[in-house]
Amino acid sequence: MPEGVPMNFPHACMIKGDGGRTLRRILDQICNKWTLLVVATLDAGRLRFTDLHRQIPGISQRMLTLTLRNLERDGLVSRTVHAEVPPRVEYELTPAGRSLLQPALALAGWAIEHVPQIEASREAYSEQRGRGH
Amino acid sequence: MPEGVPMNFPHACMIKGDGGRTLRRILDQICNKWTLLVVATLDAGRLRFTDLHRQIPGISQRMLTLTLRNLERDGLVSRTVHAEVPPRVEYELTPAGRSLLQPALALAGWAIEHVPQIEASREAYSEQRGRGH
DNA sequence: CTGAATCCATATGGATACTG
DNA sequence: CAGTATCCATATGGATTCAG
Repeated sequence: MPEGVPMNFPHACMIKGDGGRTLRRILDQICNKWTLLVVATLDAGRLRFTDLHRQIPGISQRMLTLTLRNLERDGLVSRTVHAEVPPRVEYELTPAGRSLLQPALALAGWAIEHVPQIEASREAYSEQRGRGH
Repeated sequence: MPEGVPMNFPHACMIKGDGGRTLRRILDQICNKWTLLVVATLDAGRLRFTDLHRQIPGISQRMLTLTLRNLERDGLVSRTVHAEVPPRVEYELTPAGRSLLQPALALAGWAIEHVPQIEASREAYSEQRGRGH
């Protein structure tokens, strides 16, 4: 660790270790438009495709499929196909997926808490800009 | 809160409150390709444009500018222009910005810890797929 | 029901050149 | 030094259609 730089988190050094390249690669996929929301929804337990689709308003079938595939590929979600007709497929967080829940919800919690402040700041900013020219 | 759903985080209900629409809007901007990395770098204190550009390998001038503008607009970073020539501009986290540091680094820490596991899972997944056809 | 495939619009982001 | 402006390639993601 460099000289008197205030590092209040043990991973801060690792983040900058390779310029954040490794971190970015993983984070880009965890932190996208839908992943955190799907993970948060799967906190409720094992759910099937349609349940997820209904509980996450606004997500398209395509994006739900892609998000679930990525989560499955990364070992964060397990996929169970029941040999029935009509087909029934259930998704569930793996232990690794559940371990993501807490930091993900912490970030989500931060976002929710700061929505009013951020939106106020944005309005002030655009007003300022508006007067500017 | 619905029936016996295991909710181990106080904000989980709010996340699904509006289907995550509000959350997504904010989270999409916090959780993009560069924001977390810029915030983490500003943990070191007040930095000028060139310092940030040098400490975040891979970021383009354009994206650093855009990311800083968004953070400034959201009240998470302050921008100080010194009336000198050549110009000197310094960026620093606001208190709100600093409050983002901990959840952001927690998520980053999770990502770093799980990189090996995730990459192993990906390899296994593509091998499986490879055998599939 | 659970997808995969296709089409298309927009967003993101890098490279480069230019400015005060 | 600290940007802005422009061009262009790729990524993202919605809508729709088709299939097992």
